[in-house]
Amino acid sequence: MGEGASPSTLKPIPMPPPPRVRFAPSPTGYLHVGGARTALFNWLYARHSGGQLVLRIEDTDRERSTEAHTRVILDGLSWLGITWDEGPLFQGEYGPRHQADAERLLAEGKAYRCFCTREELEAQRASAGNAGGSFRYDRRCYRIPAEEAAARAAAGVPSTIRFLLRDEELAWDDAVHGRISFQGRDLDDFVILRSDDTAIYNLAVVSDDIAMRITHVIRGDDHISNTPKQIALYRALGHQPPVFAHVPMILGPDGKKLSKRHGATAVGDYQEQGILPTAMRNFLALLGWSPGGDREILPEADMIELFTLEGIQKKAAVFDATKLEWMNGQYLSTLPAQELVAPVRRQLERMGISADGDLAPLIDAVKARSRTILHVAGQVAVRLDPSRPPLDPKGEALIRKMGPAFSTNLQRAADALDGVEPAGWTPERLLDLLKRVAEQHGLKLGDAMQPIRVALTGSTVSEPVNELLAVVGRERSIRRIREVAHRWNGGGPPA
RNA sequence: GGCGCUAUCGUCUAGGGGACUAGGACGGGGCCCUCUCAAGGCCCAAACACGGGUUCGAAUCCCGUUAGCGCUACCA
Repeated sequence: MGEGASPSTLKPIPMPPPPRVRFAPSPTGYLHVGGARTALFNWLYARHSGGQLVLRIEDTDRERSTEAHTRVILDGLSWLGITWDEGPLFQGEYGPRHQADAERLLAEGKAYRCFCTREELEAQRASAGNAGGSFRYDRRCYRIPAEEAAARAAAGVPSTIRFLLRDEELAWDDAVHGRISFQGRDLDDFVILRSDDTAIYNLAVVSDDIAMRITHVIRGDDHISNTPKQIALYRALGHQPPVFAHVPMILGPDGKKLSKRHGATAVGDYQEQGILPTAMRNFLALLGWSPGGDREILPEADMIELFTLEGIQKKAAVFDATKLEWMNGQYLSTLPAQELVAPVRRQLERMGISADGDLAPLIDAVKARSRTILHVAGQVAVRLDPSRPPLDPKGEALIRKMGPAFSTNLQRAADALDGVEPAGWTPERLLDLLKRVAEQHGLKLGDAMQPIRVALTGSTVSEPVNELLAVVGRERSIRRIREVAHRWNGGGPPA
């Protein structure tokens, strides 16, 4: 600090309190990628700004909420590496506060009792709503004198509490959309407390966000139309609304909201499919958010450092599973094989294969050519037991194309391989040997190599053949090569 | 129907009045490398929804149209 400013003359810079954000899923289903991304954005914002993330389970829909779903959601978040600073808190435990807030609004004349039954409401809707659905509650119960309403309630007549919505501008500066404005007259007096004294979503959320001192509400776009109601509630309750940031939806390939009929939509599905959590997180982060440049692969630290709410896209994004797989492949190829051993072993076990040896060299041999852990495990399984793979169409084509040479060349290779000492079974020595075999018999290198590849993998695609041999091992390789040579002796086309 | 949101290659996006002959990535096509494939490198095709303004100048600002989506419950 220069320019003669002495510390004593400096006004203390008011430090804004660290942000508090929350992720508030309702445990009525699995953790969907949309929810996961909302959670991710909240997490990134909290980490970026030195704030805190509160996890709140909105389980007030008793009918549909289950503990199993809560478990799945928590597991999904953990899998993605999303950690929270408080919670999980359960909204269902705050019923008394919700009710107290509703009654306070009632006492202050900012809400009123409504004795209309569901059936009556239905009838009103049917007659007023000219088939369209432009129904707005006509406030008939607001006209009931307070004493009478209280008496009826005391007598046990069921009633809800409705919020008295004033006709005023309900607007806010959305962190992603800019200014959004609604008019009170376009909304109606919504119910805040059910006849069983439990809160309706909008009240519960506002009541909880106030109590938990949430400063930034980062949530899905589909909540934009709830926001004016919530702002009205904040005002009525005497609190400053938080900053709202509405993130766009995630669509399926057909441009419709992503749903089960698009296939995998739960993060658990991708876990199943062998996607790495880091890749999933990276992909999700870039779906609807951009750091501003050309970056694609973003390590966690960079993601956190670069994240801003302003960088969030306004437009909905289509979930592109192909790009996810590409990204997974990127992570796969840079990840040390050692870190893949556990997930690959798990997958092998699911396939009914018990592998006791060191899997790392096998994983190293195949991971560059794989896009998911499932692919890796499949290829490892083939190398563990070369008699396993069925012939693929390309392998079959090669056999047909080479005719009798296929078997002959295999035989020659096997004979030469037989002479290799176990200690000499290394990629380098094997390459030398194969080259010599080809030379001796006047073969192109490929004509010596490809049959081996097909014999050991059933396919024309693999790591370099010498490495393949090394990884499969001496005994297994030779036995399999002889088997296959014998099988195709005579060179007939595959049946 | 009402209210609201959105609109750049097929997809994810960069872009915030001149740097745009609109950049990158996935996917597609081609070439190189090579025993095959993948990776990698190089190259190609591919977009500012439409119409009006504002401005010397608009992908960028304003208005309208169209289209898509969201909400419109005693669900969340």
